[in-house]
Amino acid sequence: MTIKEIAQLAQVSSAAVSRYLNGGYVSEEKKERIREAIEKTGYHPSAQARILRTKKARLIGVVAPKLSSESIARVADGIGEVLAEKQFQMLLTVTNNRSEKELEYMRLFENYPVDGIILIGTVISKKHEKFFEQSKVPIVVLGQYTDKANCVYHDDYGAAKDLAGRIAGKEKKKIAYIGVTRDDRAVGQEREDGFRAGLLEAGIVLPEELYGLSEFSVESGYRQAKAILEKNSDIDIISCATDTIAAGAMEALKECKKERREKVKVTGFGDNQFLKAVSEGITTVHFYYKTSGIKAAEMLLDIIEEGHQVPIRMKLGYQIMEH
Amino acid sequence: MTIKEIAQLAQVSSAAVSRYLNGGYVSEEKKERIREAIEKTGYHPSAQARILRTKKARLIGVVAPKLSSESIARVADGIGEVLAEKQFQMLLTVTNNRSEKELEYMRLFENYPVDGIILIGTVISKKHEKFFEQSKVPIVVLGQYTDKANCVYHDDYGAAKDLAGRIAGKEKKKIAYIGVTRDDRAVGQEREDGFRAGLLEAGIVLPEELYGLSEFSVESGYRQAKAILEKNSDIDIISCATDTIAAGAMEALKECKKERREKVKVTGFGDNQFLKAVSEGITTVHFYYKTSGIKAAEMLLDIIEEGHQVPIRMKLGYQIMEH
DNA sequence: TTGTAAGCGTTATCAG
DNA sequence: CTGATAACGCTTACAA
Repeated sequence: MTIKEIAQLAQVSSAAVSRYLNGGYVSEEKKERIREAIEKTGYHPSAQARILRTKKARLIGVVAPKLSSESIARVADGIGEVLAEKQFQMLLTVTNNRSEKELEYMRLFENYPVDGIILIGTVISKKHEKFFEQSKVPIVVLGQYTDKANCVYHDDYGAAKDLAGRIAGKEKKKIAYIGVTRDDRAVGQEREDGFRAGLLEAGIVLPEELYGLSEFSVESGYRQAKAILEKNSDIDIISCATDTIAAGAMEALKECKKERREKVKVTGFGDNQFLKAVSEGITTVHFYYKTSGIKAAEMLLDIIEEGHQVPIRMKLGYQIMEH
Repeated sequence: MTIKEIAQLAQVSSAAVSRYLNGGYVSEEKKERIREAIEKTGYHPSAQARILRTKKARLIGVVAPKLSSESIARVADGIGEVLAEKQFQMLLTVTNNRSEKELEYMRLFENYPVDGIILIGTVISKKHEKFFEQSKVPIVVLGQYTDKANCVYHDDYGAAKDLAGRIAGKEKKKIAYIGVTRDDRAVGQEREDGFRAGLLEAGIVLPEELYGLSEFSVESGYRQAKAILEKNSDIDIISCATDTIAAGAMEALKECKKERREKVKVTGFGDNQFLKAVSEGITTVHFYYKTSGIKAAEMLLDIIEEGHQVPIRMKLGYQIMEH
């Protein structure tokens, strides 16, 4: 079913049908005939032909490291919400945490072409930045700061510093920290640096043997925590760069003797709903993930539709969820 | 940059370039010139024009109720994996659990058009079934059984029955069940019916006052569990239709006196990694979510690429994770 | 208001 | 093997 056939059925030109569809000049009389013809045939215009002609796809490419992470899923939910509302479609690819894939997919999107790209960022390399600068389609980076592209990110440093200050607060506790690769600037670098800075203000220097480097998984968090717990018998707090790692730490703790288990506290980042609900709950940082998805999508659509050219770097706050 | 410009640069016809791109007859000599021209210009063919011409978009539409649920995210991860491997793109829409939206989005996809649709199912209405039957593009339903479309689903009934049998086993326990709307056949109906059947075999009839109806949220699970706990002082087990609800139940339990809290066990469905990791862990059912996403995507691509016409209803097994 | 016709960037046919 | 050329279904000057 094509626009021509509708035109024939309604005894008008295809241009008239096109105008009808897109709100141009059509007389009432013809409008009615066209409406009928479309109704009868169940005609739908071909998105592809329109895109080819107009160069507007109403399509946003989203690149995510994975979906099976509560924080990322919340972000993606937020993006989807805005896109649906504005009648944009979301083209989604998942990299399984392989940062090279990000570039590959962004290039794919650029040439598809989509109207804009949202990158849920992990490791922003020089190549990424070069891409941001030369890309033909607007890009918003989510979750990482970069000065080469518009971005929406969280106050990882501030939150970590705040958190460290609070838990170190009263008496000087013995605190361990399990982080992730510093290649991930937000989660690896900012959180660790902020955390160390917060401790320092309380007069504590994080010693090497109380630092662990973990992957983004419960399993890895478990192993790191286990190693630290085995070598240090008098820890008060294990702070983790993500709630996933924190879950692993709590798993490790389960294997300790009761009195010890009850003494050691675990903290995380992300305010995972399951951690909150069960067991004792942990002190964690609430970031506005869904909001970040919403803001990023809105920002991108703004650029696309209104042609805004002002570079924006949007930092979102946090909330410490103490327990 | 278009195919014509490349043709000019390489001193060949656009047809030759097209053949080069799609593996047709081109002499070595021309191949080389074309390769150079493409290299130099960084040319990428327009996906849209090709789609318009070939009617093959290499595009799969996925309709999901939400992403911020571990099980659904795992499913989506599985789908994405297969699609990426086979060079298909995923167009994703999220309905926020509004089942009418599912139809709207599937229609949108049908007319886009995409090459196939995967519906991560919740409530399958008559309208859904009608759509399955008349759809122009192949559809695979995931997570729900239907005889009107190809589907991949989990053995919800069997798992629930098995689970109920095991926990009721030895001495007759006092067991409560918190389910969800029976409109959701898999999660609401099958799990509840299976569970009751399992209890029955152990000689237990689930009494009305030990049944709760919850939404798909921690909060709602909490409220239902709370209500049941308040009215029944001697419960041994609270079984929940999802791990999310189970998390709510555990939250409610936290507010009970210690001796009671330690007596009551909670069970769920989904094998959520956070529930597994923290606190005491709960007995739950592991479903092969990621596998189901993989199988559904493979099934769909098989239909699209090989034109398989045999209707398939694929039921995936489960594993009880006892604790 | 309306219709005609010229593209958009490909691929497929068909005659060389 | 190669190159014209005609679609694919739509939008948009432009002329009427």
